[in-house]
Amino acid sequence: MPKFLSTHRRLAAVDTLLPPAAIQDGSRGVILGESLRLFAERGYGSASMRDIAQLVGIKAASVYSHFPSKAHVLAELIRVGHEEHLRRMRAALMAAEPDPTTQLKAVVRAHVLAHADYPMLAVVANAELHALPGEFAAPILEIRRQSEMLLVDVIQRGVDMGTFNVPDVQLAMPAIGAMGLRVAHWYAPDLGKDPEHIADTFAQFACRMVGVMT
Amino acid sequence: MPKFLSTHRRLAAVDTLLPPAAIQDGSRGVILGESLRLFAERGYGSASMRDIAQLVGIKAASVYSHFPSKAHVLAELIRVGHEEHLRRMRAALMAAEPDPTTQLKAVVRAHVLAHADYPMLAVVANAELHALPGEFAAPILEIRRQSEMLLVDVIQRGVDMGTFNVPDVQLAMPAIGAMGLRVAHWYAPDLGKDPEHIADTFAQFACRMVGVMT
Amino acid sequence: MPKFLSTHRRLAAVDTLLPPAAIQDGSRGVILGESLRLFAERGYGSASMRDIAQLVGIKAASVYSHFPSKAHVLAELIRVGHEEHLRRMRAALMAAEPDPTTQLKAVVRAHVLAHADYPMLAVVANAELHALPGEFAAPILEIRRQSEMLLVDVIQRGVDMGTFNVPDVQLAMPAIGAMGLRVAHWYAPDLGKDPEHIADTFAQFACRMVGVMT
Amino acid sequence: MPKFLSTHRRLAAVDTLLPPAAIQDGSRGVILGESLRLFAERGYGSASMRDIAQLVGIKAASVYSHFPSKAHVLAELIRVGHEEHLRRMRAALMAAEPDPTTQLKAVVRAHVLAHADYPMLAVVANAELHALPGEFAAPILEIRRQSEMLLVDVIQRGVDMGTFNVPDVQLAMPAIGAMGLRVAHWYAPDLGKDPEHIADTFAQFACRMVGVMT
DNA sequence: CATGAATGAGGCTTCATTCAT
DNA sequence: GATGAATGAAGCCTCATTCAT
Repeated sequence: MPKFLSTHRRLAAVDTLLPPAAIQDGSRGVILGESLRLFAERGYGSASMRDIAQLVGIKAASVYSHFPSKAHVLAELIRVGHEEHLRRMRAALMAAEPDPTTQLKAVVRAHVLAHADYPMLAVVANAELHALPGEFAAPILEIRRQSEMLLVDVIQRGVDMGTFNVPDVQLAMPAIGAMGLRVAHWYAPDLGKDPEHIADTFAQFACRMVGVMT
Repeated sequence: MPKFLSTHRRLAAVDTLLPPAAIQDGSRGVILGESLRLFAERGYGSASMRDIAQLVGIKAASVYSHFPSKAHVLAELIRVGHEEHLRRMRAALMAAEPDPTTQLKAVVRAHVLAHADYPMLAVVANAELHALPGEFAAPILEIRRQSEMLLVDVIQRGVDMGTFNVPDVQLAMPAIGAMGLRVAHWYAPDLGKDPEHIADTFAQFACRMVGVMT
Repeated sequence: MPKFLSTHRRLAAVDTLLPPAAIQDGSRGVILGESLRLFAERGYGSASMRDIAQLVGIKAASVYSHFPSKAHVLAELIRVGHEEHLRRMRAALMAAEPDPTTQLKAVVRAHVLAHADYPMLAVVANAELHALPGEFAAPILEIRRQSEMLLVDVIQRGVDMGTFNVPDVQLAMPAIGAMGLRVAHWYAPDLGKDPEHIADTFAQFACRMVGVMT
Repeated sequence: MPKFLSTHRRLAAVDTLLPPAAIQDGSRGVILGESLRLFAERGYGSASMRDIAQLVGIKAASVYSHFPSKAHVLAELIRVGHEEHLRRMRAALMAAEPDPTTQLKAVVRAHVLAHADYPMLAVVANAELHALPGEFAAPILEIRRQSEMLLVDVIQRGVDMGTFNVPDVQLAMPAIGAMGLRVAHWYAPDLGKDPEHIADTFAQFACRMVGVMT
């Protein structure tokens, strides 16, 4: 019987994994990876530059040869996380047949898979956004808005076309979105649940929520 | 058009609200209230004793007349949050007609309402649990396990009785639970959405997820 | 085989014992006793008013009903210690036959017994004198000078009378005095050495040091 | 007329002096030296990191570039003190003719000279040992035991060979040891007593104590 | 007498960051 | 690139003490 929430840990995953496009050479890449792990497990504010440097195998001062500040490391991770998420959502939508149900399934699958494939990145992007200094936030919030709008539009179109039947359209997005968000906290490879299976199941849940029984 | 996720803030609520049973007299009560606000907005690690004391109107050292440590403040808040949540879940279940659908609705409604009524408490209880020093965690995790089990049992019973039809029973709990968890982050009184309405809608979503169309 | 020095503890004794004349009724007496224990074991600076109060069974604020400050507690203990020491030295001298050897034996015996009978008091009086705020020091240093003079005079008289033969008269006092001082650190009832025996032995050592073989 | 005990100060010496082998370059060395002075004069608990840093000419935080904690500074000083003491005792014994009297003289001279040459180090090593956190104590107590055994063995051998005549062999060590220990408190260059002279005199006292008149 | 609450000062330590090497 | 040393700010917490109750 799998454990989903009842842990003292913030997330179940243990592997630092960054999207291929975000993997970088040399110390810079290692700094990103180890910062990701620490920010995800302890939170940005509780991970020190010395902690990061130690995991990388260098001294704290040396981190500044690669990033101008700790906030820049967080900003890059959050940006990467949001970009990967939006990229997958967009790609999924573009590849889907144009009927609302197929589109919703595609988008929810992408949403869930992004959180299962990169749980640490997702946790940091979501749970540490508030720690990001204001000047870094604007471009990220813009990406976030686009991802939301994408899901909102799919739902709205389904409703408008009469395919979907939703009691409160505005509440469907946060409900469907939330399901995927939490996946990042409890997903782990040893859970015995394939990401594809989770994605399919959650896509089915989403369809049912909008009135499409399958 | 309401905003659900796209903010730099960690939660939309601005009022510190504690369950009536948890409200305390004097400075101790004020400390709890202001700590709750700070922990929810900034995170436990980024709220200092000085910050808390200043909001209370005393000096940092005086906080120690009421709590032995900062961790004790967090522990009490998280405990109160979990207890209130479990109490409501239990009460809802006990008051519900014994058919699985009614029970599921009752439990999901209680889950959502707990998060809408005490958003700060819910955010702290969920998002700051990992910051709680290990020695405080055990009793809280036990409460958490009971809340989960409660939802799991309702779902399982519905499936066993043939009332529910769920593609993967184990995935239903985290999916339904997640919907409610996120409510604490985006709910605000000025959202134009009544908590009762949200609770009803999410209860309906949950019913649909387990195959009960309404 | 007894242990004399090789401990992490500052003194071997565990019983707080004050001279009968210094024992006081009520909380004031208990405060003196428990402060003595703490000052002896940890040092004045590392024993807090809260520590003292807790051992007494009251709150820190209540200690101020009995002593105007922590320094006053220390001052009283050090005064009592010095007075008892001087009193015993004087009494021993006055009761002794007037020949230098008997006098030296009597004085050294008194010196040693004072340290074995009240080890905690002796440790505090000696090792915490430096912690006493300046305004308290003068009367105590005066007592101390009298005790020293007493021993110095006995030695000098023995030398003048030709009874003693000392290589350096000025060095005899610190050497003989030191033997007794350290007794407070290593003496314990379970050591298997009777205070009287220690006193006699050290008196013999002192006699030998001044050239009187016995 | 020299003053031996009657002071408010804890020791008469004013020069911080470390054994040549323990002198270190740069700030680390200055920290050790100034800490030694403060610990000796005020005690470990009453010397703050700010006090130390100020004497060194840096800020308190900078001390942590050289020592991981205040306790580490104390531990190093106490270790150095004990090692230097044992080294001198051993060297003296190894260089002495093998008759017990010569050996006793050599060992007592080394004991006294160590305390006169490094009075601050000796005071800290002896009077602040109890302030050393437990995890640092073991190796130091081991050194201490070896020094004691060294003196004990010399005395016992003299007794066994019939050279010494001691009323209570077990009490001879603490008595002789104490004489030297206190030297660290009252010795000062301006005392008008040469360390060599003190050492010789105390060696003679020790010989007399074990029954060897000279 | 005793206490709970408060306080200003200060304790040790960690932090992100800088800069000369 | 990397580092050792330094720093100002701030972290949590303890302290002796005061005072109204």
